[in-house]
This record gives sequence, structure tokens and C-alpha cells, in this order.
Amino acid sequence: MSAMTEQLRSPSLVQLAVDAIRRMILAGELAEGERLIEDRLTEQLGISRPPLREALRILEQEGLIVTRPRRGSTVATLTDQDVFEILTLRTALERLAIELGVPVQDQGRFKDAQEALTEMERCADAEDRGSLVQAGHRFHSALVALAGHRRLIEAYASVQQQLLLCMARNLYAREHYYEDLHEHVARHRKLLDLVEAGDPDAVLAELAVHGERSFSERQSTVGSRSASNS
Amino acid sequence: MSAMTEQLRSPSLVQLAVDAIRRMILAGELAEGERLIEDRLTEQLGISRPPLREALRILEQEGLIVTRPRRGSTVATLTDQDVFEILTLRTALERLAIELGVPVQDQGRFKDAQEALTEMERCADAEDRGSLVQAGHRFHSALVALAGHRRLIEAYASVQQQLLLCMARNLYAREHYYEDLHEHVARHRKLLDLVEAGDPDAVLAELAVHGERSFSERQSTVGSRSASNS
DNA sequence: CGATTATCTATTGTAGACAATAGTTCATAG
DNA sequence: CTATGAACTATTGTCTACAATAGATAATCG
Repeated sequence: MSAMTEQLRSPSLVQLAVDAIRRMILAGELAEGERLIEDRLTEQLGISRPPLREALRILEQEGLIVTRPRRGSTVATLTDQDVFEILTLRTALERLAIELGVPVQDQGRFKDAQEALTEMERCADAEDRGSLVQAGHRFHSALVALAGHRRLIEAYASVQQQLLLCMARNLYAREHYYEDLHEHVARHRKLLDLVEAGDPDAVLAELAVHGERSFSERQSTVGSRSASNS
Repeated sequence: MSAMTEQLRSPSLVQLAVDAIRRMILAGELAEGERLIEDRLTEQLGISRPPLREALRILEQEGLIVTRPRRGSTVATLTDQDVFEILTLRTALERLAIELGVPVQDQGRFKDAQEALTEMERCADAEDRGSLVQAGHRFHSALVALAGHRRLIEAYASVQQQLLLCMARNLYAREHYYEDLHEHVARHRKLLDLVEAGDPDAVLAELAVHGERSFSERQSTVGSRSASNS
């Protein structure tokens, strides 16, 4: 039954371009605020402008680029306010996921979270921060997927992606991920244990302290709305 | 300072097409599941296909249409599961808005909510259900705007829009809006009073019972994932 | 007479070219 | 020497045309 969902999609040039440009942005190959000249991208990707422009529209909706009429597109520039928005939204979405999904139904998705956590522990042992971040995102995504809520999953993925953009810009990475790696993983382990126990409130409480640290100093800087780097 | 935000934008054909098609869908001129033939739409709107296709990509991201590769776009078909997702997501976003915005800062936005509520009362007196729904949406949007959270506002608008699609299909309208109109408005009045009082928790509590009625029977039908109309 | 396959048509995917505009540079006047 | 204006260039916005594919129809074979 789950094999039915495997449908070999012909990758349209639009989807291809979306993936490629997204990767470029998140990998930092395209700098923050950098203009995305259509001609240059078409040449680079080997496609023509119509599919590229459709791809840009999608990325715009995803929040990775900003398009101003007659002035083209630029890679999104994130202010402190933006980071605040991303983090708060992420937490709200995770909360909903826990509330809906925590007396866990789909054992398969739970497996995903477990595997991601194992991967996190491996990364922490190896002190591989980059992979740890990725595994952490997989873990959280798996947690969110527990609810079986398509829109929630998509919204979360979009926010997660913007968070990756933050980290690519090193706005957020330092203060959040330069803590003790094993404590970091331990908190996630506890989270998963509570999820398995099936008590949503306990998970939510843990999630609250989980996120508190990263928010507290952010909250204070909110309101400035100033660009966070020059 | 707020006058600075007034920038007369030339409406690109893409934006024009997005608005036009969105209106057609929400007005029910395009039936649920109906195919959107590009040639027909270009002729109807008097534009060519590239801007139309960009518009379709945007609408796809917004969740109003579904596009399958090589098979074109269709107006989104909403299942019970979809309605459930929309409602739960909406509540989660409103909760976040209240948490962040309720010791209300921006008095201007608060005015918006007050005006919308006044409008609601007028509609309830006139028994104008259609306008009441619209005013209600303006009210909720104003409430969400209190937080001054751009991403939250956009996400909420998208969800709200899909909710309108539900109502256009009469999936949700009957059981939710065929209650007593004045009680409906009274609940919103209470909500706004609590917001003005500045106690987020009280607002959240009220919001919970506010939404509980509409969710309870939904929750039970979840899992069927069957199409909700034929 | 029913099922299967080949052709055909309607529709989407993509490309290249033209038109319009915003930013830039240079020249000129104060 | 600075500021203003005009021409220019780079880039976006849009259109028409071509290629490729999926669904439909009809014809043929069992």
C-alpha cells in the first residue's frame, strides 16, 4: 500500500530549477541579498526563462527569495525580526504536531524519529556539528510528521528551510549550536521518550524548555527590526 | 511613517491573474476538481501563457489548486481530512498570535479588530450571513495581525483562504455558521474584550471553547480521508 | 461482439524573441 | 566642482511558436 505512493515523477525543469536554486541558496553559494539575474541562471542551469521564472515564483512563496516588481529577485535577507518569526512559528507548529500526533499512531514515522536520533548521537560522538544539525532537522521533521498532517508538514518544512538559511548566514548557529553537543542530544532523547510514553502535555512541557533557551535572548532583541548583518 | 508603506505598484499580469483566478475559485465560478485549461484561461483573461503559468504556480503554493505533471491543474478538492487540517492549523496560528500579541502594542491594529466586530454586529442584526462571514474573517485577521508577525499573518491568510474554499463548497458552512448569529458575535465580543484586558491566557481559554464546537465532530471523522462530496 | 492497439487530438512543457522599464553613465549647465 | 538631465544599457515582463506527452477515439483482431 505504501509502495503505491512511489511514483517515478518526471522531473520537470521547474522542479529541477527549484531544487537547484534552493540548494545554492542554502549552501551559501548565493549570498544574502544577492540579485538573481534570470539570464545568468538560465545559462547556468541550461534552461530557458519561462521554467526558471516559475521556479522563482515558487521560491518566493517559500520565503527564500524576495521579488520586487521590475527589479528582479534577490536572496532573502533575514533581520532579527525574521529570525524571531521563524523560531516562534516553528515552535507553534511543533506544538500542534505534538498535540495531534503524540499518542503515536503511525509506528513507521516513529521509527524515522528514532533513526534520526541515533544518527544525532553518532554525530555528537564524532563532534560533527554540520551533520548533527541535519540529523536534528530530520528528527524534528519526523516528530512533526507523527501528526499525519500534510499542511503542517509542509509549513514546517518551509520554516525549517528558512531556519537553514539563517544558519547558512551564521545568524543563529553560534548561540544555539555551540552548546554542549551531548546535552543537546540528551534533550532530544528525552523528548522522544516522552513521545513514546504518549503524554502530549509532558512533551509540550519539555518542548517549552527545549526552545526557551534559544528564544530568551532573541525576544529581547525583537523590535529593533534592524538588519542583523551588514 | 505608515505613509511610507504606500507604494503604488503596477499590477503585473501575474498578480492580476492570481487575483482573478483566486476570486473565481472562491466565488465558486470554478467548480471543485475542475480542470484549469491554460489556453481557456489565457483567452478568458486576455494574457499569454507564461504569466498565467506563473500565477498557477503561486496558487498551487497557496493550496487552492493542485497540479500534476503533464496533467495540468485542477481546483483543489477538499476531503474531511483537509478540513480538519485547515481548522487545526488555523487554531494553532491564532494561538501563537494571541501569545505574542495580546498585551496589545499596536493600537491601530486593535482598531481594525474593533471595527470588524462592529461590522459583525451590524451583519448579525441584518441576518446577513455572507457578510458576517467576511467580517468575521476580517476580525480574526486583525487579531492575528496584533502580533506584528509577517510570516504568521501570511500563513494565516493562506489558511483563511482555504477555509473560504471550504465554505464555497458548503462543506463547513452548515454546521458552523447555522448557529445563533448573535451568540456567534457575542463570543467574538468576549474575545476582543479579553484581548483588550491584556490577559493572553484568558483569551486562549476563550479561544479554546470558541473552536471546540467546530472541531469536536470533525475529530471523530478524521482518518476516513474520503472525499467529502461527490 | 468485446478487447486491444494504433493513431490522433487536445493540452502541457519549453524555447527564443520582442517590448518596456529601471538603474547608470556621461555630458552639460549653473 | 556639483547637480541636473538625457541617452544608454542591462534586465525584467510578455508574447508567439514549437516539441512532447497523455487521454480519447476508432479500427482491427480474436
